[in-house]
Amino acid sequence: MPRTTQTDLAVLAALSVTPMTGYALREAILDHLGAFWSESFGQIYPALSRLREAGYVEAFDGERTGSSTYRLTASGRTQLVDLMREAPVRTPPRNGMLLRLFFGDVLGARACRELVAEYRDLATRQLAELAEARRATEADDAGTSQRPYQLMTISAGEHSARAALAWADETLASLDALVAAGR
Amino acid sequence: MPRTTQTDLAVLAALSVTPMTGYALREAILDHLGAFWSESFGQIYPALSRLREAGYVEAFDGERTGSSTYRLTASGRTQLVDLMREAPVRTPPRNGMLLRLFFGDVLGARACRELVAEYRDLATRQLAELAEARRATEADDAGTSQRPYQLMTISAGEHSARAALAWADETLASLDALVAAGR
DNA sequence: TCGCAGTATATCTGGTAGACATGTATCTGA
DNA sequence: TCAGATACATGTCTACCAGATATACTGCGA
Repeated sequence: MPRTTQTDLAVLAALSVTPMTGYALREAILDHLGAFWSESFGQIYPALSRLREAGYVEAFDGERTGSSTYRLTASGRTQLVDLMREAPVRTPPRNGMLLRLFFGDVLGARACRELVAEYRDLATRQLAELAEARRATEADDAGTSQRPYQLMTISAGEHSARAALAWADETLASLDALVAAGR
Repeated sequence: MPRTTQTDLAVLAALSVTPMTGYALREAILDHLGAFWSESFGQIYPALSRLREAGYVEAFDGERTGSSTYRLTASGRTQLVDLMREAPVRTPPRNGMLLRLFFGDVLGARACRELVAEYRDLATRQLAELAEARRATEADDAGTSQRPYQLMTISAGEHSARAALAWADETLASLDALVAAGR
């Protein structure tokens, strides 16, 4: 699918903020980009080796035995900009909840209700996490040039989660009506 | 990631509506589930073979030479219900546009503006497609037991696309302000 | 000091997308 | 009528990627 691996872009971008170990990289991506991006160890470590061979990052010994910290090189920064300029790869949609709901008469209205209720809970949790992220970002004094962009991505999550919530409420009402009408 | 392949579920569900060839299956998934699901030929054909060996579908000669039409069996319908009852697999998020926007100061406000503008266009197109799908579904006389569920999934797409649109407009304004402020 | 939680690295399996290769049937316009 | 375009149809191959699993070290509290 991708012309070039998306993992490389995410890894280089994260390392452009500060040098990190592979483990810390994954934590950072989960914490800061978790709402719209994810990376697994199975991708991160091979990517780091690849990027090191290409000269885009360099490794130096970490604080613990057997741990290396990776730092972006000058050519790595150039490569990062190049990758950023490429058109974003659109990952095909796969929403298991909507797939099941579409064939809802196979499952029954009651089970569908449960599915949508879980989806609603998820949106609520996301909204809480985003509120926390917004607070943290607005309180942070450092990195003022990055802040406006980070707030835009947080806002994207908020719009999306609020839409999910509104849809779930509307849909739960419809499903209740279906259940009341004897399924 | 998945306990059991998601493709099997989608294929069985689609065949529960009407028998189809692999090619038609892909068309149907694209047309009716395209807003929240996708399948490639590379998944569909192996899945059909697998499901046939397991006795969940049966093949009979299609209208053209070398084409087979697949039909759900009784045990296939049981398996479909079982798969439907499993908890939906949550695919990890990967939004390349937001990844780039988060590191927007690497790319510059102008390039970010373009990225968001494209995203806005996409949402507009989706909204138009969903309006068409809603019209078609509401006009269709057949399948009254499926219709309410189908309308719920269409509504999910509409909520999501409208949220994307609102966010894009808000964000384009912010980016314009950044550009005006000398990036 | 024992065990547990957290840090850290690495590999393996299998699901999946998309490109590609191949061929057939049907339609359209010259 | 026939050539080429278009739609139908099947299948394979490569590479991306997630998640599970294995391994080991470290620091802390009981």
